[in-house]
Amino acid sequence: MEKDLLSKKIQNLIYKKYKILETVEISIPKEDSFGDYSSNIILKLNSKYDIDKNELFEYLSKNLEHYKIEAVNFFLNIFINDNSIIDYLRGNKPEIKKRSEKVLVEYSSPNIAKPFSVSHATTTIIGDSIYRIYKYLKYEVTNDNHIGDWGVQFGKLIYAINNWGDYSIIEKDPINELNKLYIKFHKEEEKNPELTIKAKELYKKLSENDKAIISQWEKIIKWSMDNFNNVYDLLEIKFENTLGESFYANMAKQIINNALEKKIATKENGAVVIYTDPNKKPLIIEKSDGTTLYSTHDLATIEYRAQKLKENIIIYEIGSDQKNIIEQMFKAAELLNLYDKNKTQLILISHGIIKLSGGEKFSTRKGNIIKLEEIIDESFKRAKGLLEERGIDNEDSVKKIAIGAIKFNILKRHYSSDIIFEWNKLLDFNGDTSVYIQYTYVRCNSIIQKSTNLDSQKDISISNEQEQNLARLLYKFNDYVDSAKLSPNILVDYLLTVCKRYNFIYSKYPILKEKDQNIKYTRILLTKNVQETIKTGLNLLGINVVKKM
RNA sequence: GCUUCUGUAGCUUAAUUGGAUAAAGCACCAGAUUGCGGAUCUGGAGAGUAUAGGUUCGAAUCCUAUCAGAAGCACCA
Repeated sequence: MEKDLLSKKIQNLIYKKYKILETVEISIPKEDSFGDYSSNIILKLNSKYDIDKNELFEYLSKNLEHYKIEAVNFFLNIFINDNSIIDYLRGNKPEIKKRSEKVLVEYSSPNIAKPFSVSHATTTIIGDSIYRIYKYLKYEVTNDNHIGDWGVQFGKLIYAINNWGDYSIIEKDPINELNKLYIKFHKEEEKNPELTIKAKELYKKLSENDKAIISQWEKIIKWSMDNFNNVYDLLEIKFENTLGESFYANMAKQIINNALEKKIATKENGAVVIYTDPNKKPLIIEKSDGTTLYSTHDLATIEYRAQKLKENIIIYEIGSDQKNIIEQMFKAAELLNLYDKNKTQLILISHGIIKLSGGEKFSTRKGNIIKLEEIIDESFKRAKGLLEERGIDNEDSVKKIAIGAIKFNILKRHYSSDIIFEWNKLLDFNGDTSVYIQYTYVRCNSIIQKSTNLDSQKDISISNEQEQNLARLLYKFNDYVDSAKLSPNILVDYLLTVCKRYNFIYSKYPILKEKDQNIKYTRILLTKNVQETIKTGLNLLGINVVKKM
C-alpha cells in the first residue's frame, strides 16, 4: 500500500540523518485540505528526542520525493502529486504485491441440527467480507466453516429421535422437526435428570465410533448441511474448508495426555482442567465421564492450523458472548505450546449480538429465534415491491438488492456493538445504504454506455476542486481496503463517500453535454473509475452491482 | 460477588485506536430539475461524547471513582 511505502521512506530518511529508528504512522486525514496522508512524526520525535521541529520539517520536505508536503501545527501533511492521480485515472493502477503470510478466517460455524438464525448472519457476513478483503490484498488466505458437529448435543438429539421422533416425519422438514425435538428434550430434561445421563451415554458411544450411532449422526449432519448450504447459496458464500469439530475430535486425547504429562493440566473432581488465570475458573478439557468437549476440540484445531497448515494469521469471527471462553482457550493453547507465538498470530473479532427489542438473547432452546431465511424472504418481498413501483420486473435485480441490503446493514456498523433486532434496521433501503451505492453504479453505467467513441488521446483536465478531491479519494482505494482488513465498515464508509462526491458532481456539472472535450473526457474517465471502484468495493463486501433498478 | 464489554444529536450509527473544527443517515424545516436514471442534489436546525476528577502539547479514545445496561462465570457451544 502507498501508505506503507510512504511510512518506510520517511523512516529511512529519519534514520539517515538522526540515526533513530522510529515507526512512522501514516493516516489519512478526514479533511482534504490536510493532505492525502498525514503523520504526527514531527511531534512525536520532538517530544521523545527533543529534535527541532522546524529543522526536521525542512529536512523532510527537501528530501521526500514525489510528494508535496506542508506542515500545519507540525502535522506533516502529504499530498499526492497530480501526475500520479492522472496516471491512476487513465488506468495505470499500482499492482498489489503478493503477501507471503498464510491467513485463515474462521466464520459462520453454525451448530448442526439448529436452524440458521439471524444471529449467524453477523459472523457469516462479516467473516466473509474479511476473507474477501484478505484475498484482494493478495494474502494466501483460506476460510473455514468450523461446524459444531460434535458434542453432547448429539446424544440429546439421538435420544430424542429414538424416543419421540419419527423418521418419516423428520425427513419431510428435518430442521424444524429436529429443532422441536431438541427443545422438547430440554423441557423433559428439567423434569427428569435421567435424560442427561442417557444423552451422555449416547455421546460416549458416538465418540467411541459405535456404528449405529455414527450412521444416525451422519444423517443428522446431512440434513443440516443441506439446509445451511441453501442459505450460503442465497448469500453467495463459499467455503474452501468445512472441517467441523468432529474432524479434530480424535486429536483431542493426545492434547489431554500431553497437558497432563507437562503438568499444565490437573485432575479435579474427575475432570481434567487447566488453570489459565488465577481469577478465573479453570478450563475443562476432559469431562469426568472421559469425553471431550468444545475446548478440547478447539485446542486441537489451533494446533492443527498452526503446525500442520502453518498458518501465520488465524482470525476467529465469533459472537461476543463467547469472547471470554475463546480468550481463555487462546491462553491455554499458549501454555501448552500448541503454536509458536512468533510464527502464528491469533486474532479474535468478537462481534455484537443480535437481540430482541427487550434486550433478550435469541435462544434455540427457548425457541424464540428468527431464521435467517425469514429475513431473506422479507427482504426479497420489499425489494420486489420497490422495483415494481418503478415498473421493473427483474428477478436478478431483486435478489441482488435484497441480499445486498441485509449484508450492508450488518457491515456498515463497527462489529463490536450489539444490534437490537428491528426489521427496518436490517432491511433499510433509504439513505446510506447499499441501494444508494447500487443506484450510483447504475448511473455511471448509463453514462458510460452513452459515451461511445472516446478518444483516449485527450488531455486530462480536472476543472474544479470537487473533481480533484474525488480523484484523490479514488486513488487511495487500496489504502482504505487495507485498513478495512479487520473492520469492513471502513470500506463501507469509503464507498458511501465516493458515491456522495460523484453524485454531487453529477448534479452540478454536465458530463456528456460538456463542450470542452478535455473536460468531458476527464469527467467520463472519472465516471468510469467510480464505476469500477464501486464494483470491486461492493464485491469485497460480498454485494453485487445491479444493471437495472 | 468476580471477569469482560457497552454508554456519542430525538432515533440509528461513524470517528483510521492519542491528533487538527466530533462525522453521517433517518425524522424535521427550507430550496434545486428546459443536464446524462429524482432511488438525486444543496442548505438549515440539532450533540461537546453517561457523570466527576486525572494523565499531556493534544482525550469520545488512556487512568481512577460513580451511575446505567449487557454478557460470561466447570463438565453446553
